[in-house]
Amino acid sequence: MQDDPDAKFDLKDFLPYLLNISAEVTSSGFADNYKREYGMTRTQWRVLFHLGRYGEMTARDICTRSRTHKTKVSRAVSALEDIRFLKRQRNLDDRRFESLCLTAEGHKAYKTLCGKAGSYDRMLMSQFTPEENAILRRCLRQLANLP
Amino acid sequence: MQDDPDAKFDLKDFLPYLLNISAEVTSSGFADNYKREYGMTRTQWRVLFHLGRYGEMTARDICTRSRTHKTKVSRAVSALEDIRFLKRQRNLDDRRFESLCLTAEGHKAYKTLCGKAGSYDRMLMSQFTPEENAILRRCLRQLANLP
DNA sequence: GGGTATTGGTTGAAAATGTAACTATCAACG
DNA sequence: CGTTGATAGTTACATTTTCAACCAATACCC
Repeated sequence: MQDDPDAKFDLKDFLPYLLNISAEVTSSGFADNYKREYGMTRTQWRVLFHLGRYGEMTARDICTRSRTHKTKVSRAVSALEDIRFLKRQRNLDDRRFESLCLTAEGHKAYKTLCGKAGSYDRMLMSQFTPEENAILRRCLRQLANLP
Repeated sequence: MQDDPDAKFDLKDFLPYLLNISAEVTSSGFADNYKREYGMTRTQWRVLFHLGRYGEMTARDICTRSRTHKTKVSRAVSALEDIRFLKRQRNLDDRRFESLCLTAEGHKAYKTLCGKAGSYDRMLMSQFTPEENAILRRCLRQLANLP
């Protein structure tokens, strides 16, 4: 193992790489919470938390907002429906849409996980200064093209 | 869609979530480069660039350094071997190990991709100030437990 | 030396994801 | 109307990833 002397830039600082690894490390650290208790996948958790956070919305809204592919969302929605965490309802004006919303059961799970997510996030944040946290989040939001 | 008033913290700022999305967006933006031209997957590209960057190392070294699971690395190594981008050699002192190193072919691909990665990274960086970039990378490295 | 534990690496089956094609509904324009 | 084109969502199939069990080589320890 030696260094590559004529590297123009250092691949170990390659942003997509750093993002992937830190995403992987932090996400899997939290995943136990929803995996063990509810058997949910990451995508299912993502859908759950969007519905919990923003209330009734369509699958497409979730796709747009979370930059997740529609097939992933579609399957996650079915799975959450199977375990009765959400209900769908066809929009009668435009029958292509269906609004999704959490059941009482689903909302309860959301609330529980929300608490855990809060403390997990605070734990992660605690290693940085408020300025660093602000910059970090701002940069990430911009990289992801999020509002 | 409405806001959840009594949320203790806002899930749309949840760090693992932001990390995942920005990782996904930036990575898939770059993936075309190795996918279209070499048919490599993200894990294969990761292995290639570790070997290119650090020279000869074992699969386990790559696992540790890149926080990637050994089965993923194992399969990526086989795939790269199949297309003759790397060669393995059993360590004779401890025959469990095998050192991996790039072939000339593999190194050429590494060099090419390295150039593209460089400009892609500079493009990403260009939207932030040097201070922001420094903080961003430092935070990410720390979150990922990287040296 | 001989059993047991550990480590590097592989493999098979199950789960998740990506890709593309598909259905159904609506909009737009002649 | 009716054809064409978009849009919301699903499905089928291929590729990846995950998880657990596995092999082979070494370390540990009596």
